[in-house]
Amino acid sequence: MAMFRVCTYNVNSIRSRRELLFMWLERSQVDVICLQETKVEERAFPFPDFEKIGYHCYVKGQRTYNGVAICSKLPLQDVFKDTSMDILDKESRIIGGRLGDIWLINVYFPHGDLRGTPKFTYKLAFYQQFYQFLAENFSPEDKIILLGDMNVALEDIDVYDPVLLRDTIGTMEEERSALRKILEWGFVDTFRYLYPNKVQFTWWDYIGGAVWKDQGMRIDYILVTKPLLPSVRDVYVDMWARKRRSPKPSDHAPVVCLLEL
Amino acid sequence: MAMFRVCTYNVNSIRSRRELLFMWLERSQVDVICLQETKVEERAFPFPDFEKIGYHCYVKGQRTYNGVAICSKLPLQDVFKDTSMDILDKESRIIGGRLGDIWLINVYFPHGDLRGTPKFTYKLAFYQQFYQFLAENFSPEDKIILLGDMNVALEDIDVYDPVLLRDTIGTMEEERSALRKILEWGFVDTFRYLYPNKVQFTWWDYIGGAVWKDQGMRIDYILVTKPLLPSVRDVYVDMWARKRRSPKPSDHAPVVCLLEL
DNA sequence: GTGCGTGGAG
DNA sequence: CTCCACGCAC
Repeated sequence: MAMFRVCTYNVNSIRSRRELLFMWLERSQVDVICLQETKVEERAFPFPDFEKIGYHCYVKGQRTYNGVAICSKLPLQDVFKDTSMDILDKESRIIGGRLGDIWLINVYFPHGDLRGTPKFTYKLAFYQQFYQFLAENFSPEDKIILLGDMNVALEDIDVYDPVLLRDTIGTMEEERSALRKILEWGFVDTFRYLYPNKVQFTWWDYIGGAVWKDQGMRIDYILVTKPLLPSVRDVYVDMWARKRRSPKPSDHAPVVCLLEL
Repeated sequence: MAMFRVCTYNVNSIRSRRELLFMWLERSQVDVICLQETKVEERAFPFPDFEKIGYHCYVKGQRTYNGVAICSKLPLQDVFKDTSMDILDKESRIIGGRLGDIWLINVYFPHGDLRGTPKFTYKLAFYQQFYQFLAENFSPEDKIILLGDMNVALEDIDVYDPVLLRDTIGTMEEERSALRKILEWGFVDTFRYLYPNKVQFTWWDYIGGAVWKDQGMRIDYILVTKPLLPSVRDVYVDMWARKRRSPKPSDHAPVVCLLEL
């Protein structure tokens, strides 16, 4: 029996977040960190910094946009960076691997821009194809941790002002049902499972200092299949980096899940 | 009798140099600092930061390029930002004022790009018109401190490799004679006057880490008219900021002159 | 508001 | 190499 900390963090560029990220890693002592929006090609990823503090890194990079990575104290097996599905593989948004009998799948779902735009269509198609990817390659009986920036706030409680934000990106019914379909396949939203009524966001717009008014959304998730649910001890959003003024933080905060394995 | 420190500093953007500049000001305790390449319009100049530590600021700003300022512990009189001469007033390159019976003239002379280009023509025309401005408005009997980035290395001793740099910008004969003409009007190059054989640069290219090999040029000057020469106690280039790696320094170092008045 | 890439300036 | 402006993404 060992405590295991797994984390999802949209860093909004790993180059500009390097210093703060490593300060945070020293504090947080997570065993696995799943990064989104690293915004670098693999050759520019700071492997040495991670290796120096004992992480093995698996990186699917891309310049300017997107980019995901898994950094783990224990090496992963069966790492995959491609799904052989056109929409999922179009950009660097998915990376996965196995840690013993547990699958980790780190996904940066598309933002979607505005309803009716090609990006919105792409977001919904991405969700649909991701469902297909799950169904074809995994079983709800597998131990899977699916985590990342889903770019959807599942319920009204997951946004700071559901009336103001009605029908804006991340809160629309077709987005919510796309994410709900993933959950219905066999995942549990660990945070909402443990804290049914807690208002806690993971992202706050840079504009207008939204974080100081706690005007945010919960769009970053750690989902687990049912076989893993008994192991979940806690889930929390770590505000330490997000509430700093310098070095400038990401607009997201990391979400950390404690499992007893 | 009081010691008086006057300084010229091409900061290469006051916005990106703010933190380092104020660290330096605290150390250096200069009475007057003349800035070049502030690269901000007057409304974006950090007046409050200077006022907090007791400086009165006089600013001729411009967005993106150029921009000069004089910040002084004692208020200036007869501040001028225009010369009514077309070439001199085309960009924000000159600001002046009077401190008792001493005139301060802070100039950012044009860089000149390459011989034969319009910018090179502009540089020579600027020098020529500046000479005219001096002749028409001042006398060599006045107490004048003319300081700034002259973008000319007067002699071979003022560049790290005169052979390599022969006929490159800042070392060409027509540029040197343009600056020499200013001196001949009635100025003394305080640094060379006190240190006839000293090799000391004020600017080092960012490229190739030139500062670490001391591959630079002396292009920033503090010139004084003869009536002020007996007051000059020392002149030195302060490398403190330039040799730091962070916050990133300007490619120039400040030149400081001590006068006993 | 804060990233990144580009292109001009030095 | 490091500034700035611009345009785009989020």
